[in-house]
Amino acid sequence: MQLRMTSQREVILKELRKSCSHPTADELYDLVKKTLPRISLATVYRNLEILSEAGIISKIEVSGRQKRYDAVTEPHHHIFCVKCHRIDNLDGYRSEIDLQEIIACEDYLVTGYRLNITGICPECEKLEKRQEKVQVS
Amino acid sequence: MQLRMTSQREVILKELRKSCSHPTADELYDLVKKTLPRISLATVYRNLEILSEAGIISKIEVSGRQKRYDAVTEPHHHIFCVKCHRIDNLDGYRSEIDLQEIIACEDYLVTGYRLNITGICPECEKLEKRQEKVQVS
DNA sequence: CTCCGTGCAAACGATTTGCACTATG
DNA sequence: CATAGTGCAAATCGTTTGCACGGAG
Repeated sequence: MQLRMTSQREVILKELRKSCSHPTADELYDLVKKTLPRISLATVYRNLEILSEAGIISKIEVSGRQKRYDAVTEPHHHIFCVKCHRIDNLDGYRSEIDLQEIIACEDYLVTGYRLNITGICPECEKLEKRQEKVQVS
Repeated sequence: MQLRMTSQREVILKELRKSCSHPTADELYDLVKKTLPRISLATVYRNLEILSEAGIISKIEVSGRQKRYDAVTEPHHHIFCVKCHRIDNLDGYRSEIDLQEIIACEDYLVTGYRLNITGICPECEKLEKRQEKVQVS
């Protein structure tokens, strides 16, 4: 299944790239509607899913809340507000993270931190390999 | 408004402490039902909210669609599976995080990482101070 | 005896999906 | 012209809430 570049997809991608606020699907929907008034929210959701699946954009998953999207796929760090749920970038990135240093240079009142490494757990890895075999045979 | 210790709250807390898998509200609901078959899911949600508000447990801010909860409130790190959304702890914690070191010692196939610092943004901080003043006067 | 907590059902908000139609490659 | 993508509405999923009743302190 190959990707087609539709006007909807193009505008969604353009708006996401213009924005630096990690918008949610419906914020993006409002932006895109200015150019394409007849677009549906479902289309926005479908495209964001497809584009992040393809590695063109990235999804920021914060539990139980609205998903946010990011045009930047390179690894970088975020700081987010537990009250209003806005997400900001932390400038620069290093593989050796000095927490004190990062925390000190932000305007936020820091309440905690989590290092979230994402990956595929051993169980899912096994499962994936099994599925690949099925597709081949 | 002070907290009362009901049997429901007690069992929810006990089950969460027994579990090391960062359960979701409905996983916890299934566990608690074994002891209290008449409990409702809403009660589980209400208690998890109240307990994390009180700092007795913590809500995990990154994962899939469902919220996950953790009996451990001390800051520590997580690694989570982008496929099945399970969350595991990273042993120990250091303020100086050496990513390479952490990544190397896990069974996961690592796909990326985010440092999520939580806090209150300057706007919300201002807002909060204003509200405190109102309550006093 | 006060008022916090409960169970139930209904409401809600975010996201997904089935369908018939459209338009890209 | 095949088939990926669209708009719409309905469905779904996780979570929250209103209400009348129950029980902890």
